[in-house]
Amino acid sequence: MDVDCTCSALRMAARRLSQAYDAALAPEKLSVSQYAVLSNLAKREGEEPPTMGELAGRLGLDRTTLTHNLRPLARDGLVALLPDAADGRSRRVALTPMGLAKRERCRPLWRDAQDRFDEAFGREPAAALRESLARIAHHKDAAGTPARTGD
Amino acid sequence: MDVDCTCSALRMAARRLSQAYDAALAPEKLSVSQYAVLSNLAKREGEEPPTMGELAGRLGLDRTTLTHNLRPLARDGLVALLPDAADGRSRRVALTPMGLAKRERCRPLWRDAQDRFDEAFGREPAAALRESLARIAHHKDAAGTPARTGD
DNA sequence: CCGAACAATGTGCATATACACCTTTCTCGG
DNA sequence: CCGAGAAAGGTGTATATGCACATTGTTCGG
Repeated sequence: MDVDCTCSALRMAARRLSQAYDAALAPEKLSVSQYAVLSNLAKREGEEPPTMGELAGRLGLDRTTLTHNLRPLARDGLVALLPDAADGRSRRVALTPMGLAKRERCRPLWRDAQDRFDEAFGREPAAALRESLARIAHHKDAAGTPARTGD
Repeated sequence: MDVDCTCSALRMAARRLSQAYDAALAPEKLSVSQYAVLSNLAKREGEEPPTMGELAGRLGLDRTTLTHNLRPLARDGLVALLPDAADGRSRRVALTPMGLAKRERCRPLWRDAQDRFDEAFGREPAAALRESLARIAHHKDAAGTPARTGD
């Protein structure tokens, strides 16, 4: 199972770890992907809710992916899509009371998974890993975006 | 965009990097996920083709995910699902000549993406990162598989 | 004020991912 | 040789992901 492709290795690790976190969150029937959305919103409770585009940017998700991902959350009443008073095009994504409560119930479950990982992987290496991952995620031109330059 | 969840950070980085690799492979209309399959098979040309389960294991994929992922590849004639002579339940996944040729055409495109990443991220850090990712992928009990232990 | 460019979002499609459940086939004790 | 249990896969369903394209609303020059 030796992979020389960094991207494939990254995807493989993401699959594995996601299964672990998903298992931890299973009692609340929430995926780690969904937890990330609720958590991101919860951390800014009190501020004005973000627009779709803003939230997508925060989550490092394609804008349209976020649209799709919000569907089950909205259906279950965990988030609400509110119209923006100033701009008819924008929609603001707000955490509902149910969504906030859900996140609170999930937080300790997430914490368990995170702690188990840190323990198994080592706290220092884990912190370093997060640094590396952040660098990759934030890299503007991630090794290939020639887009519209002489096309 | 500060993420304290290691899993979410991993997923985010995987999304970003996948887009870069996918862009590099776009001329051949192959995703990095599909490239990983063809490449894994190509590296063992000459050996007996793996069964579904074996290949899934090598790729760190769920067995059923592999079934789904092979569909477009088989449809396009890049891989063939052959019956196993000794065991009627098993199916062996073989690279077709077209599949092998496709992989050869994609290899330099993949190499470009890989080189660009190594350059931007640093060769040493990149190698260290792959080590870390391999550890996560190979970890048997990835922070949460209590399964059937007093359940 | 109008219309053209632009900006924010949604939709349709295809692939990626995995769980629960089902079918087929093999193995083996009796 | 038979039937129970195990082993290998496939299917159905649901979410995740992003591209191409369509829609709607805003801005601004004239």
